[in-house]
Amino acid sequence: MVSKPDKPAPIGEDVSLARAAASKTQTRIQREKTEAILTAALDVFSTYGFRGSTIDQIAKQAGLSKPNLLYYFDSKEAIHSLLLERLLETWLEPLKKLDPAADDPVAEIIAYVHRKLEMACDYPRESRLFANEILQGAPRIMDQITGPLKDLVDEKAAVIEGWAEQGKIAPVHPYHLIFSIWATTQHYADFDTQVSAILGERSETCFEDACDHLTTMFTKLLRP
Amino acid sequence: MVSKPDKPAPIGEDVSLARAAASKTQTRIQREKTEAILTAALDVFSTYGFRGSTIDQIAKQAGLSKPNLLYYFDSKEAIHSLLLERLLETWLEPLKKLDPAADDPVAEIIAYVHRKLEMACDYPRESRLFANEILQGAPRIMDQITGPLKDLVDEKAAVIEGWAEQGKIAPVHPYHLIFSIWATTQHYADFDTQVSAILGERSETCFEDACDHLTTMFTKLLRP
DNA sequence: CGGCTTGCTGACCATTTGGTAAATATCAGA
DNA sequence: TCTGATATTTACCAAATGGTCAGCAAGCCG
Repeated sequence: MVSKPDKPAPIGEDVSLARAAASKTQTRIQREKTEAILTAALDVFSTYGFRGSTIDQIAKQAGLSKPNLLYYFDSKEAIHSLLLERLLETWLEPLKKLDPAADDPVAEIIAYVHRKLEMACDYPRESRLFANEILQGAPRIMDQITGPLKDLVDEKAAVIEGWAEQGKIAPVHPYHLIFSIWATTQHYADFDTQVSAILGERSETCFEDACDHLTTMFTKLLRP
Repeated sequence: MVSKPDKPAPIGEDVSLARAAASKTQTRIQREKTEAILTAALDVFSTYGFRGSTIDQIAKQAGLSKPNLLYYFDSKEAIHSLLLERLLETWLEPLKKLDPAADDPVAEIIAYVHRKLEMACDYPRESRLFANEILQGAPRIMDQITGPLKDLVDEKAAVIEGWAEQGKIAPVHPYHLIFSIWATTQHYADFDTQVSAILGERSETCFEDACDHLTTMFTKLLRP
């Protein structure tokens, strides 16, 4: 019943959750259910994308009825938005940790690669959710891309360029280095289906092999 | 009117096109329209994935009415299937060309990288169509993955391993090398939205820069 | 216990979606 | 120009989908 009365000034921007964050004091049930919904939604959205996913699907997976789910979130889009919002925080973290003052820049970048690969393998659904959104032209997070993400990349690219100029790492195109790191690591999450199918039994050592391979590759690329 | 009478033995496998390839002799209009539909469908499917795309959307983009579109194809799935079928042929070609008898294996692999990158940049929609399908768990092309694709990769991985053993290239994990090549090249098609947003004006030299970067990276990785 | 808030359900609704049928328009060749 | 095949449209349908609403059930707290 709070849905409509709660939006007296629908300027259009605040299309977020209903009860979930509306009140500061969440009940136990609210916490449990919203979390269950978000988990289920992550599963579904990351597989089928926004348009290909249905509320029924999410509700079913969360063990709720559709109206019950819509009691916690105002709309399908609200769930998706919250998911993306949360995602971007954790998404930027590995790159944020890249220390401009590191003693050994090569090791520092390799450490970043490892963080990224670990994230891709530990949170493949998050990676796929992001991939799906970008594939569709990033309609719902374009401002996050051109804003915080771009700023962070610009900053770190400058750091990398600085290292290259000082001769601490081999000369590289910093942006394309970052793209290569993203591409190679996220590949193991986004294209897991393909990777597993091709590796067959070799899949068991996939993570270790990938880690070795990427370490070698980027070390050779960056060593001055 | 050929839709139902044409399927007296619906064993379930031959869910393909209606008129398009039913008769060997296609009329001019059939050729034009089916092509228009496939082009439109590629646009739509590559952006929204199978489930997120609608027939109306495709029909509209192709400049046809929905029933008219369904006169040429039996179903949404038929269009998608045909697109994937066509895709896989061209998709495997660059790797097929990798010559086991090449004089300079490093140059041969770099040439493969170039072919792949060029394909990603020339046919981004095809790359995204494929990405979407894999993201969704490859429900419609799993047998193509575990069949022809895996076979080809196995074959070429053996070639690469042979080169490594002969000391013609540095020791690498052949499968992960291939994954890295796929990931880095296709990234420019699949994540174009992100790449463009981050590069900003630098996007103009993106292809050349990417080409340089990947050439350097894989050369350093592979040189014995 | 009693009452108020919170949580949940079944029935419902408008729109969209994949697909069909019959009637009509267009075309290409004799 | 006539005719049969090809092409296209209008009208339709059943199912799915996003979302609402009134009312009922639980939880909680004095």
